[in-house]
Amino acid sequence: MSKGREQDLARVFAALGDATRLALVAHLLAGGALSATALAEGRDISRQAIVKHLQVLEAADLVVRERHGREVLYALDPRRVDEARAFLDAVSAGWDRAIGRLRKLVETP
Amino acid sequence: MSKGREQDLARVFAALGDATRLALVAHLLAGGALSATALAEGRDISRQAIVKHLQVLEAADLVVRERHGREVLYALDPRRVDEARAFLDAVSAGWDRAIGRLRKLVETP
DNA sequence: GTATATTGCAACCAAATGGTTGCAATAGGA
DNA sequence: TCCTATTGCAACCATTTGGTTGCAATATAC
Repeated sequence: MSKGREQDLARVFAALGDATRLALVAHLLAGGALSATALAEGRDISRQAIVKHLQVLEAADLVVRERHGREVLYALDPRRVDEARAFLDAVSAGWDRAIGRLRKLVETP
Repeated sequence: MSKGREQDLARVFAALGDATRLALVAHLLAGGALSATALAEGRDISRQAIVKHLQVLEAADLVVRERHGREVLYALDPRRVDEARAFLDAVSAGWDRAIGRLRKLVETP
C-alpha cells in the first residue's frame, strides 16, 4: 500500500470510528441529504458539534456538502465506503491464507 | 442498531483509524503472530508505542494476545473484521436504495 | 545461578478530539 | 424592507491519543 493511500484509508476508518458519526452516517443513509440543523434535532448534542462531525466526515470524503437555498445539505458519498470495504475484504481474504500458518504456530509447544 | 453494538463497531473502526495501526494489521496478516518487539524493529517508533497500539487493537477485539514462552505474541482475530465489513456492506446496499431519493433531491432547483 | 532478552509499569508531554457557548453574517419569506 | 431561520466563526475547556523515557520484573539459556 502506498503511504498516501494508507493515510487516506486511516482517515476514513477514523471518521467512522465514533458512535455519533456512525449514527450520522446511518441517518444520512436513511434520510438522503440533510442539513446539520436537521441532523441535530432529536439528538441531545449541539448543532455545532454535529457540524464538526460532518466536517470530519467530509475531510474523509465520506460526505459531500452542497448548498441548497439557504441550507447546506450533506449527503453520503459511497466511493470511500467501497474503498474501505475493499480493504476489509483483503484482510479477510488474506486471513484464509494466513490461518494455516497461524495454526502451525499455535500448535507448537 | 443497539447502542452497545454501535459502540463496539465504532471502537473497531477507531482502532483501524490510524496509519500505524493499519500497518500493524497488515504486518500481522502477512506475518501470522508476532511479538511487539518483532513488530517494532524496522519501524522508527518505540516498542512501547507499538504495545499501546496493540492494546487498542486488542480492546477492539481485532487482535488476540497469547503468551508463548517468554514472548507475548499478537495475532489477528477475523471476527470483528467481518462485522465491520458487514456494516459497510449494509451501507453500500442501502446506498442503492438511497440513490434514487438523492437524485430527486439534487435535481430540484 | 547468573547473564541476557523481553515484557510490564509509570510518569510525563504535546497535540488532537469532542464538546460547549456566544455572536456575527446571510439568505428567504411575509 | 424587515423579520426570522440558518449557517459560520471563534474562543474556550476537559479528556483522549500517540508518543517518549527510564526502570523494574520475569523468564529462558548457558
